Amino acid sequence: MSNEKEVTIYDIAKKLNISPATVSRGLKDHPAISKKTKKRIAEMVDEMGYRSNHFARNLRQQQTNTIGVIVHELKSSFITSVLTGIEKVTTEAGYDIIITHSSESSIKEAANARNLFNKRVDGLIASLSFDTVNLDHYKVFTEKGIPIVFFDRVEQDGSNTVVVIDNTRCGYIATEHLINQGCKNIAHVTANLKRNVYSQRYKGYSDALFDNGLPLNEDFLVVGDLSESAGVNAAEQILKMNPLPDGIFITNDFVAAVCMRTLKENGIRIPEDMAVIGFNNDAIGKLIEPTLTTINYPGIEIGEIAARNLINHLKGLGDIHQMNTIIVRSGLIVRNSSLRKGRE
Amino acid sequence: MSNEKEVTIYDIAKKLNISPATVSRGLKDHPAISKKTKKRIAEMVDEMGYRSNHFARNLRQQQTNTIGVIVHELKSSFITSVLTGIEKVTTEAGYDIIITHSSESSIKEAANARNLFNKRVDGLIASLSFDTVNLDHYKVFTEKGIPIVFFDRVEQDGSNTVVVIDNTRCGYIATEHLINQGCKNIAHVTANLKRNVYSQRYKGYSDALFDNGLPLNEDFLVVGDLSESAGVNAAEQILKMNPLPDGIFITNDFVAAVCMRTLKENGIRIPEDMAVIGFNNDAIGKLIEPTLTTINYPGIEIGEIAARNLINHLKGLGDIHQMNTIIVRSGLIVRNSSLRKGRE
DNA sequence: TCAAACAATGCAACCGATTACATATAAATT
DNA sequence: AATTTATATGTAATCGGTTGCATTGTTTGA
Repeated sequence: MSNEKEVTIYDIAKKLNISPATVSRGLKDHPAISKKTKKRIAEMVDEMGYRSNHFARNLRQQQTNTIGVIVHELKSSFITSVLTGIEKVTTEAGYDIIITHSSESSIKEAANARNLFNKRVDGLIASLSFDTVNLDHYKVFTEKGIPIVFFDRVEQDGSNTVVVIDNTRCGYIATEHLINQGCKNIAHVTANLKRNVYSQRYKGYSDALFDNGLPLNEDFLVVGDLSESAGVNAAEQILKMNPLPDGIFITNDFVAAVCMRTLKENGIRIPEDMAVIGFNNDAIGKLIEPTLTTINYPGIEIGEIAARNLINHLKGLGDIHQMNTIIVRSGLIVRNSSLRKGRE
Repeated sequence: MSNEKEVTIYDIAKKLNISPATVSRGLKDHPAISKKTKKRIAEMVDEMGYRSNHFARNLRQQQTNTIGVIVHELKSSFITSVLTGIEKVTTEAGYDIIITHSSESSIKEAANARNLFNKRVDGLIASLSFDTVNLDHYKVFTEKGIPIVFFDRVEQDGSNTVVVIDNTRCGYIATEHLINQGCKNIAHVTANLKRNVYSQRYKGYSDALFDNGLPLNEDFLVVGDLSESAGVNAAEQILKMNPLPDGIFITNDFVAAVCMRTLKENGIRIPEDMAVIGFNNDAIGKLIEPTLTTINYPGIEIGEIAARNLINHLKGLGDIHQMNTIIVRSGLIVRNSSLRKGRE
């Protein structure tokens, strides 16, 4: 392990016979420093292999230029899209991100929040895990004036800034699409209804049924997590339903894919016997058979918007407290898993 | 934005009428501090809402307790598995990670490396992008004695510690499996052959052909990136081959899925007309039709092993310089896309 | 020619935790 | 009782940039 000492601005100052203050200013292109001196500094920096010490700077400036990100899961193409969007905007703006994931556990989520708080992130972007009901672990941030933007899984009590899609409307158009395809008995496979996204989609689903004169049948509701086995279970439950559904609205593409596989194994033809619509527009939807009708959930945009608003707020170019809810465009993507009558 | 000042150890010291040094020691459970004093400190910490300042500590201690991670892409279930493994080990050991991705661009990779270097990560875990040939951007790390562990996509010149699978062997058993299923004309769809993983798999492929008395036909080789369109292109090229292949070894499950879809659209029956084997064991393989035979590439383990070795090295519990190459177990997973004769 | 205005740079305190070294008690030893 | 040893705490320098406030030198204006 070679251990040459790190070069500091003091070393550069000494070599150049100027003060460290001048070096510091020169390095950040301060107007009071002459062009000539700046050039000499820049050259010496190269020559000596100087690198700035973030810790000294952060310590002095009391800000970290870092944004914390809390997601419920990494293994989701929606989430990685969001992260891509966040990353794009933050790096352009010169911010770093620290990504944490809570594996759908409210306890881990709280630990992550605590951790990011202690790391003194300048801002936070978060999506709640399944079972997070109280948001106490975010209080410390708001108390210290550290801005938070929630996305996707959020708590819409009006006190937070959230970036979401109109889940109720999406649930509605998904269900309506199945109705338009002639479905009369529509099952709904979803996750914990305490979570906003799922309760809202459920509301859209029931509204659409109501508006079209169809009864809301509690037996048609299947609640699970979003695992592979949840998909298998859902299919098994559906096969036991009476009457057998002729349409299924599933709140997640991966689960929809698993569910469809199990249904097909049991002799169900899709879409003839059952029309299926998923949610998220994962890559998987175009690869399975039949291709999956779904709701487009634009992850990259959501990430970009969340990050952009947060950073603008941090830079004083906007105030997220004025914005309660940002709704991103989303919509239906029709493929073969639901098509019984041709395109609408 | 509320702006109560941050509590420091000086504030705690003053309240308790002791010195900051004692507080600092008490906080880290230093043996010289009495139990009584430690308790008083702990209570005051709670009462005043103190949180330690990482920057002051890092500045003083000259180490960050942070590990940098460079991956070529986030949108890959293999990579997210690796990240999961890394995260598990690092958080247990009290290290933070900073994840960067280079979108398969050697230039972005170099920028990320530079960035992590400036952030003074204590160690680095990296997988190279497609077109990275020279590793100069990692030199600064080795010069400063900062340890690096490479995984998956690596440069095996013997000077670096790498965590990999035996790609040559995997390419061999994949090809051999197709041969055992009766395939005589086996195409190979892969990516940039300059990258170790692909060149080694190709070598395994050609070795298996040779050992089984089959000719190596250059026309059967398709090189692309790993995008959706690459999968479509590959299928189109395959359809134009003469003779038509009866087996395809594809170096990535997602590409295999896309490719199979396109082949099926063109009337090819799988596995009857063409047997297909992928690589990685992505979730997608169990959902498409037919289910995809593949090579298991244990991402989580790879991440865990890479992280564990790096951290042990940092803690002085091992020396990665003694270990050149760590090979992780991998193997064949037979599903329907290749099964023409029943299980071997 | 002298003062005012400006340009370029230096001085020194500061951010908050760590730690080598010194010091003050208390306990143990001779 | 005097000396050694252990225990508990304090002092002050240090890590490396940043920045308000001087200071010096130079140019402009009357």
